[in-house]
Amino acid sequence: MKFTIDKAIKTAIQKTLKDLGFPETQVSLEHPAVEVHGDYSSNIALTLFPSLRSASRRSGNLKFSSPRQLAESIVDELSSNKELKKIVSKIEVASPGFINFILNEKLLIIGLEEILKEKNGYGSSNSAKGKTMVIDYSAPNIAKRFTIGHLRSTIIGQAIYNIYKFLGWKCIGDNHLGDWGTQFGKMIVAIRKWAGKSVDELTIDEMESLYVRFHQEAETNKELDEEARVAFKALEDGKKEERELWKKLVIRSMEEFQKIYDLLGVKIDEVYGESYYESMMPPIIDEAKKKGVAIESKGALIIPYPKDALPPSMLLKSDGGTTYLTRDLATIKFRKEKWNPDLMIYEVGSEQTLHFRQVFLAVELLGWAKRNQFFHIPHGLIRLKEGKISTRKGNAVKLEQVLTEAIDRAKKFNDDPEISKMVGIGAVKYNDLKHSPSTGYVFDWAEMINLDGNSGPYLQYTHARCRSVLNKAGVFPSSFFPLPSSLNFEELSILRFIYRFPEVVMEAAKQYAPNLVCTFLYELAQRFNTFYNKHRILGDNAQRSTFNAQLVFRLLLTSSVAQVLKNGLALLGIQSPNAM
RNA sequence: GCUCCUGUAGCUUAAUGGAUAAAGCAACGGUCUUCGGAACCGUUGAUGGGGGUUCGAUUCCCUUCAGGAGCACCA
Repeated sequence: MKFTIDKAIKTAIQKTLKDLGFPETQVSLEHPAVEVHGDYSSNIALTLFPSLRSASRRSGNLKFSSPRQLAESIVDELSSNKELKKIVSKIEVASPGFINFILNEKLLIIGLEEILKEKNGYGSSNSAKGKTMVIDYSAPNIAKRFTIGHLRSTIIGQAIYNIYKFLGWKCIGDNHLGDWGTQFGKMIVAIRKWAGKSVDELTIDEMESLYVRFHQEAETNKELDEEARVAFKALEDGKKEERELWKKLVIRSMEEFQKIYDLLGVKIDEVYGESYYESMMPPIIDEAKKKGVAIESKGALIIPYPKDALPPSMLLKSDGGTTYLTRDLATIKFRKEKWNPDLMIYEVGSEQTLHFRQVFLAVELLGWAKRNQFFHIPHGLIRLKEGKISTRKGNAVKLEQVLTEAIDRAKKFNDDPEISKMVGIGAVKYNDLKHSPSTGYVFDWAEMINLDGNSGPYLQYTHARCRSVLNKAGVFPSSFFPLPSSLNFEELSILRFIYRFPEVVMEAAKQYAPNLVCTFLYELAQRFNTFYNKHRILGDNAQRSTFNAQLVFRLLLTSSVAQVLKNGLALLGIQSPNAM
């Protein structure tokens, strides 16, 4: 087991509590929000006090009159702990009863050594070795444009994938293409009626216009919906003409999606579309019937959920066609058989929350797996200032346009097309990832391609700045010692922060929240830039040829910052150019 | 009608029940003979309303108002 500071402090506290005669308790440690409260803080005295008070009321023997007093006696006991002395330089009690720990500066420097030793692996772990997860993300719909809505799923999904992989999981990314369903009946009808040319020549925009037109005309012409149902049934039944039309739609669409994936630098392991599960559905329907999970209702086959926990969902339509649910169940069965994952994650919009709750419950009713082996990351919608984005209304923002615009903007700073691409794409990705996935946000052109402030390019810039200074130094020291006799506030503020990176990565995985990584990196970069602005790293010309303690330390610090920024950005799927 | 989600500064967002609610944008003022100004420092400014639980609430509970999403033949 690897030594960690928080574990050592926790152990010391637990030992002390035991010595003081307390029963075994969970001790929580946190990093206080404000520096003056130390590097670690425990609220143990505050949480322990109420039960202590009520116990003493019964016995009439009040040992401590306040949480603060309790904290003080814990600290008295702690200060004689030899192990703790090595780690902590100061322990303080703060009102109303927090115990604050200030770490030994020497220990903080060990943190840098670790970063420089582990390099690109710093922050990674193999604690999840042997575990497998499947993540379902991106999932654009065939014959529809790839919108900023799919961008969220793609980018967040990829970040989650990267983070889990970094923590030792075996990860399988699956792009669950929307390439099946009644909508293709609609497309087939629309193409036959209005396309006026071969499917091979249609652009996605044109496909989408046909889809929009279908919905407009169907409002007055009710027969269209019926025609579409028939066409999809024909497709499901394997009629040759419909099949060929559909196949071409898929191929054309994928060609266009590939351009976006190339721009984003995203490559998803597997692309089993919904259509892939077509033949696997009948046995599942049988199984659901046999197990009494599904029942017939109004000509359709539905799954009622026990005790009205959730509204019923439909397995088969009254015309015998399958639904989204049928396909999702087939997909789960397939994934279980193929990879037997410990965890299946869905990075899909929050409007499908109910659907996934139904799916996960259905899986449990069928006895395939436990609900807690599944997780839906429900990302919030990206809204427009004018309101909701809807393909049918045709007001969707073109993703390709967003990406090229962002790259163009980056070009103003740099002639190198490769670098402008890294920066522009980095800006768009970071802008999305910095928001917590669960809440939506308002799409704003200026914000999306912003290169200042809390942005991807700011982090890339800070990384490039570090690299530039290191280059200028020419040589790189191989050892830390002798250390400078004292460290200034800005140096310490980096040291007291940078070692938390691995914790942040773990927390981001646990909470499915890449934005935690963003926030951490941004704060690290800010701390570095503040330091950079106030102090010189490379001394003046005369000294540059000779190493001294301060120069050595600052070079190692700069190098560590660059490394952590790079590792963090890599998790977010953002590249870190050495110059920009 | 029922269910779920969201209301934080002028705007867009952060904050495992913790201490003085944190940033970016915008605005205004400052830093620049110095290692990369895509930078740094400063000023103004916020938890929709009302109750409750708690040593302590943006966070949990109740209520109310406002917005969004979902609720069987779409996915």
